[in-house]
Order: sequence, then structure tokens, then C-alpha cells
Amino acid sequence: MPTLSEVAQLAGVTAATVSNVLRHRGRVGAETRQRVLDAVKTLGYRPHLAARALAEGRAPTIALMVSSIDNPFYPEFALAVERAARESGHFVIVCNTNEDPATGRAYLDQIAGTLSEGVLVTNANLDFADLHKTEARGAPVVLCMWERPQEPPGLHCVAVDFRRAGELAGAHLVELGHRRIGAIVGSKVSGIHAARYAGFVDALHAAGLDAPAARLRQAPDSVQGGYAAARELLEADPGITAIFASNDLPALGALHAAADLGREVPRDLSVTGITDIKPAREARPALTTVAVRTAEAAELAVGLLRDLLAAAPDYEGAARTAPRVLVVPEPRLVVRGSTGVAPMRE
Amino acid sequence: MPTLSEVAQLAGVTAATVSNVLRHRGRVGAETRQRVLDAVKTLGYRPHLAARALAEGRAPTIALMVSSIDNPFYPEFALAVERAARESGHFVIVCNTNEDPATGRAYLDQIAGTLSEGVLVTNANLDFADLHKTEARGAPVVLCMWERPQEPPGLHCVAVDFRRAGELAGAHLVELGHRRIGAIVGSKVSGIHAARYAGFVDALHAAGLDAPAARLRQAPDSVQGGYAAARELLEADPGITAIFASNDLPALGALHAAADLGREVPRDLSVTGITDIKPAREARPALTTVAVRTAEAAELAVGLLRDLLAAAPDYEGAARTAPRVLVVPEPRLVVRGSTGVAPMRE
DNA sequence: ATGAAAGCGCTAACAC
DNA sequence: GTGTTAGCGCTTTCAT
Repeated sequence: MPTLSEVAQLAGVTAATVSNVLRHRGRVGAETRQRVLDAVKTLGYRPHLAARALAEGRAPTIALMVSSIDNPFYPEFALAVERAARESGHFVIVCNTNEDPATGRAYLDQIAGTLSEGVLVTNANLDFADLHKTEARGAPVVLCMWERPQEPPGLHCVAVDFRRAGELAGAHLVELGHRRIGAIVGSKVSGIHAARYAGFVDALHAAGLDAPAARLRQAPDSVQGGYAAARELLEADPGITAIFASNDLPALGALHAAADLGREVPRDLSVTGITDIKPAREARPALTTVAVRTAEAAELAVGLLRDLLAAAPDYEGAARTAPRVLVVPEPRLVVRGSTGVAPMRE
Repeated sequence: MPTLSEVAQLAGVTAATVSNVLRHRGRVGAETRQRVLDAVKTLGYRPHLAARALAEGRAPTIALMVSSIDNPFYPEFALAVERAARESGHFVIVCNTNEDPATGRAYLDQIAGTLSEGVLVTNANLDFADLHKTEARGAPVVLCMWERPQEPPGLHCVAVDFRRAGELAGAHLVELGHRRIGAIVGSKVSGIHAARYAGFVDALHAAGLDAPAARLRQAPDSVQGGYAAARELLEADPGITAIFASNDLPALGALHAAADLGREVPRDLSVTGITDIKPAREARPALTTVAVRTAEAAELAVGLLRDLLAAAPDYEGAARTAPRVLVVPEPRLVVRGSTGVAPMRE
């Protein structure tokens, strides 16, 4: 692979000039510029990104920490991140923590600040202490999809009003006449989704309904998890006419459980999710859910990271600003086939 | 961030020694080693990967080119790639081409050989010419999930016997007594899946059946694509009792089409896919499909890339070996709920 | 408008 | 065993 100085030699100039031409820096004579450009072309020169990273003191990559791309949400998010990152010339290194803090720490220790200039974190079960350490070392960290805008995490973040999302789903079910509504929320490991449930409960309260613990189940963030929880709920209390799930995957599982229990959706049972991942649109019936603007969240996160990077090139010490919180525009209800008016009381 | 020489200074040695300690190279006195290790710890030193990459002439990353992580296959594959890559100390940069050759080219031009030392390519609709150019520049390329082991692409690759996969699916349907079987294969853009269809046809022929063009449809590799194609097939010829889809996503779409047309699966209609992606296991009924060993393919691909890298550090010119073809162990039929014995003729 | 020179943080010969 | 010396390919002041 040709180097800068080879190009320089061919063009009869010095490496500095070639660099200037390529980076549109400094003033270069029109004719010289042309010679350089020609040399670049004939040699097929391409800048060596690692060398540039070293010289500039910053690598053109960002690390995206995810818990497991096994969950369809992450690829969707990653896609949006990559698109946004590319606009600022960044490549995305995907780091799968598998929900294991040690793996996450290993990733952070290795690349943050040395091979990637910033870090984006989705719910990857990382130690906040590790994230702070990473920041302290000079690599900005942005938390994505933070659940509680009102309760900043002490790190830069992009937050989604998930309480509101839960409220929208709850209100929708209430409006349809449902009175006995089961709820499935995340488990300890998949994130408890307290804000989402709180919003749901708010909606019930607003309608004078209560949300007894007997109608609440925790489940992993998966189809299977939701399936099991929904079965439990429905078997324990056949009077339940609707299920609120704090995430789409478990909601999809609830759909399956309903089918297996001989309950037709939405005639006998309504189901709602939160997020609006692709499989929600493809389910039968398609899932009514509260859409979270994933792509916008990704763009905000990348933008925030870029701001932080620009504000403080080495980002050390006092240059660090107070944690910033960006809120993703309000989630919105998407009514599809999985919800309908509550069946008549008998 | 502390540097090598800061560590060296603190330990009262020179940078070279610290490097040796850290890389377990050369002979270093036990006591010195300890002093160095202490210094590393107190300073919280971490090697600067970009600097190391420059000095070593190779970056610790590989690029994974995918068409769009929108399709659940890619995340599953990417996950396996990342796992395997980590074992050889590589990070994975995900490059989404969106099926656009120009985007792919831009990615290759930028990172191959400069920020990533090798490239893994899934069906990303890249120009082979671009891939060859990349190889010529010194960055090995491995094609993943090549469709026809018998027909090497002129590049290193990991191949899957998809013809065999099609044959397994076809034979399964034939055995169940199906005689009029519709087929849905990939479209031009999503890959035509000729080998898979050929295998399917072989299975029919082996049973003395034919596969008329009237029972063949092309569709994009998506649920919607499969849905539309299946509807067409079923409406054009209601006598069809089974559908062979060359991929899981369209097969899932066929399941939906059956439901909409009032045909119960598997009683009135059987459906098969190929790959065994996660949504296939989660569908209702679960999809009968031919499982392709995705994780193994990923491991083989990463292993092959590593071999190529080891064989020829700069990988230029004559060092390049003849294209190697690794075949993923035979695909296997996974019978689930979407297939059953053919309905009686009336 | 262009060149000279220093240096980013690390590795790798080779010398002592 | 440990230090010295060159770079890796690029960017970036600072002269000219």
C-alpha cells in the first residue's frame, strides 16, 4: 500500500503538502493540488487510518456496547447508530457484553480511548463505576435509551420517557373497556422496567382502577418469557381481558400463550407491548404497541457523543461538562390488531 | 492516559522492557518484571491500540460486511463472528452496505488494511472486482455462506451446501405425501437461491414429480415478500398443499398468507424454510426448516481469515495462496409444526 | 504556497 | 537481561 510520502515523491512535493491537499487544510496552489491529486489517483493511495488515528490522537471509531444482538431491538438500534456515525466519519465497533459486566469492562478497558474515541451504551448490564472510569480516562460515554428522563444517571444519556409509554398503553386498554388487566414487566436482569409499569398503573388509577400485585408478573425480555408469564396470569385469573407487557418480545409471547389457551386475540384478549420492533409489525395479529423512536434516539446519541468529542478533544479533567440528558421525542401509541374492545361481562 | 514510557520511567526501566513484559516477549528478570507490573497497575496503564496497530502494521480488527442487519440472520451471524473474533483478539467493525455496492466499496476502500486487517463478507451485494482489489491491496477477504461449494467464487470462502438443504426440505415434503408443491425463491437482489431450488427440484424428480414454472415465485427475502408470493401461489393454484421457501423469512410470510386464506397449517398446508433463524423457532406453528450451522460457519470464517493473516502478514503479491473453500458441515432438517402429511385428495 | 522537522505511542532489531 | 535506535504513516507547527 502506497504511503503519503510515496505520493509526495511522485508529485514532486512533500508529505505535508499532500496531507494539506487531502484534508483541505492550508493554502495549496491550484496546479500543485492537481499534481498531488493525480499522484494519489495513479498510486491508488488511501490514507492509513491507524496512522492517522495515532497522529491525530483520536480514532475514527466509536464502540457500541450491547447486551446481545440476539434481541431484535439491538440490531435495529445498531443500524441507526451506524448510519449516524458514518455521517461524522466514524466506524462502529460492536461490543457484545452478553449481559456480563466483566466482559463489558474488558471491552471498555481495551478500546475506549485507544481504538475508539467514544462509547455508546445500551442496556448492556455494565457497571456504572466502569463507565465513570472510562470517562475519567478521557473517552466520553453516552447511555442510550435511559428509562427515566426525570432521574438522570449521572452520565450523559439519551432518555426515553418510558413512563409515558406505559401510560399510553394502559390508557389505550382502559379506553377499550378493559378492567382486569394483567401486566408483564422485565425481570431483574433484563431491566425491571419500573417506569413503564408506573405509567401503566397511573393510567389505571386515572380511571379509578387498581393494579393488584396478583396481576403482575416478571419475565425475561423474550418471547418465551412472555409466553410463560402470560400463561400464568391467564390461568391464575381467567377473568383477565388484556395484558400489558413492558416490551414487545414478551407481548409477542403473550400472543402465543393466548392462542394456546384458546383465546382469540383481540376478541377474547387484548395485548400491548412497548418499543415497536420489527417482529411486532409482522406478528399475527400485528401487535399494538407504543412506538419508541429508536432511530431518533440513535441519532441523538451519536450527535451527543460527537458534541462531547468536539467540546473537549482529550476530554480529560475539568473539560468534562455536567452530564447532559437528551430526551427522545414523545413515544406514540400504534394501534394494530392485537387490541380490541373488552368482551362483555357475563 | 499514561504511556509506555511513563510506565518505564516509574519502573526505572526503558519502554522496550515494559513492552517485553506486557507482551511476554524476550527474557525479563523476575524482579524487573514485578516492578514493571506494579508501575502498570499504579498508573492504570492500558496499551494504545492505534499506536500498536501502526507499529505492528496490523490493526486488531476485522470488518464484517453485511447487507442490512434488518434481516435476523445477520445479527445471529454477527454475534457468532464477534465471539470467534474475540478469541484471536480482534474487534469487529460492522459495515452495513444496505445492498449498495458503492457503499460497500467506500467501506472497503477506507478500512480494509488500514483500520481492519481482514474482511468478512456475507451476502452484501458487493462487487467481486472490489473484493479482488481489496485482496490485492493486502487485506484478505473471506466470503461467508457461499451457496455452491462445487463452484468456488475465486475468493476464499466458507460454503454451505444449500443445494443439499433444498433437497432435504423437498424430500421431507415429498415423504409427507405432498405432490403439488409451490416454491418461493429469492429475487435477483436478495440472491436468487438457485442452488436451493435445484436441490428442491432434485428431490421432486427423485420421486417422479415435476416442478413446473407455474408453481415457482420469486420474492424478496422478507416476511412480506413471502406473504405476497404465497398468496399468489395459493390463489393461482388452490390445489397446492405445501410451500417450499428458500429462506425462513419468506416461509414465515407464507404462514401468514395461509392464515389469511383460511388454510390451517399444517392440516391444509405445509411450509418449509431454510436456515433456522430464531424467529422460525418462535413462529406459530414453529417452522419446519433446514438448519444451517450458522455459528460454525462464522467460526470457520474467522478461523480462515486468521490463517490467511498468519500465513502472510502483509499478504501482498505472491504470498497469496489459491482461494480456499471451507465447507460447513451438512445442513440438517428440523421438523417442527409447520409441516404435516398431505391432505387427502378429494 | 511549500518544506522541514518533530512527534503521536508503540514495536522490533540489535547492541551492550 | 536491558537499553538504544529506528521507524510505522500521518499531522502539524513553524520557517521560508
